[in-house]
Amino acid sequence: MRVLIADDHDLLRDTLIMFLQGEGGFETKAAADFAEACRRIKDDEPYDLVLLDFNMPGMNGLDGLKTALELNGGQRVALISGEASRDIAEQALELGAAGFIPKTLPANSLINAVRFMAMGEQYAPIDFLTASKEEKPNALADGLSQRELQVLKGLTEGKSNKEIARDLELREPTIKLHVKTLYRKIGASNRTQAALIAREAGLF
Amino acid sequence: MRVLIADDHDLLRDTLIMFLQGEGGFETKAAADFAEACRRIKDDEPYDLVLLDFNMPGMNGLDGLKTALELNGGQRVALISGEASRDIAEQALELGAAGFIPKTLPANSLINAVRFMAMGEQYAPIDFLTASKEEKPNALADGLSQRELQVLKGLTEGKSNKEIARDLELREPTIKLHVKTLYRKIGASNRTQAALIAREAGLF
DNA sequence: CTCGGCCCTGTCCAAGCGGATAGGACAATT
DNA sequence: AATTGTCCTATCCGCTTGGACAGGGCCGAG
Repeated sequence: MRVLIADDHDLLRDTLIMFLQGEGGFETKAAADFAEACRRIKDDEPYDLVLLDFNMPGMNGLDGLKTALELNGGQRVALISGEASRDIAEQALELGAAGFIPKTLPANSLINAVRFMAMGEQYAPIDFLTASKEEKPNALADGLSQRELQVLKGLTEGKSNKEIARDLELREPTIKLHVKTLYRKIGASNRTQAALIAREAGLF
Repeated sequence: MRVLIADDHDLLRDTLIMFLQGEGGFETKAAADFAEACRRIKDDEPYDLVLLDFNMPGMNGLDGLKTALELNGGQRVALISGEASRDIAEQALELGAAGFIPKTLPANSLINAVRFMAMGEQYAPIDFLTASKEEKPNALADGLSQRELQVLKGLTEGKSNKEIARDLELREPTIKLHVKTLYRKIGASNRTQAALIAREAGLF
């Protein structure tokens, strides 16, 4: 069973290799960045599973996953990440990733997950997908209408009401209305605060 | 040689323990969050070295380091982090941390570093301290005076000129001047953009 | 159908903001 | 003693914002 691990954190990578090799009996190779991972996928004998770190030099978020999937023939590429959110994981799985591994996973579970994925199944820790399901509705964007979100996006780009109006092909008074109601809904008292609150919430 | 590892990433923690125990011959204990780490420091036999993850539930950045240092009698507490910047590391070392370990460190170096630190020395990878030395001058904060930084901070908090003036015990026209020169220096055209640019640069 | 929600448009006004310009206080240099 | 740089204060002007109020069109639910 051949596994490729790509992660720029040498510490995790090294210990992970030893663990998978020692406890799991996998044949384990490593890469320190996305470019090297691609090279190995192309040149080495085929891997049963490729683990890509989501935060990694060269790996452009989900773009890296896509290209790796194509290189490897469409299956058996999984993401591993310490920070990524639930919907990153969901998008990855929809793109056809073999699985998603948060770094908060106990090491024992990892071996099972790797075996599981190498057999062609899709893996993701259930609590990771469900637990955050309820917090994800962003607590902010829920009460906002489409227009308000568009306007809020304009605010987070530092635009004036006039500019936003032009971009959305609306009159300026309309924007002012939306801005005002936005303040009420998200608890801001001026456009700068609104922009910061939206950014803080991870919007846009 | 007794070592305590506190990290909420089970994956790293588990593999690290096995590695330090197997290859390094350390007696290794673990904690999953800051509270548990404190408990173990207080209740367990004394550790030769405590490794704290910088991004960790309960650990309030450098505050956590301080309290841990006090608990452990002032020495032999090191930080470990995947994301933290050079000046976080410097501040930690100034506070009396035993060392700073980026997660990009090769596993072999770790054992040496742990031995080194357990002997009472301060450790940090040199390239980590030097390489970023040139990028750190933040590219933004360099051309700004003290006052301008204070004003910029106010902007990033969504305050009005009047509020900033009150906070800094200055008149409003003064603030307006600083704000204006700020725009020129950082390339913003209004206060919202200024706030976003400052945030983007990691300021405040 | 009527009602309520959402979206669009408009006007009025006071306050805040952005830009220009001008000058004074002070410390470190020269 | 003169200069330079930094910081503080001030005034004027025009535009932008924030808030209030009033209205019209559209659509789905009752």
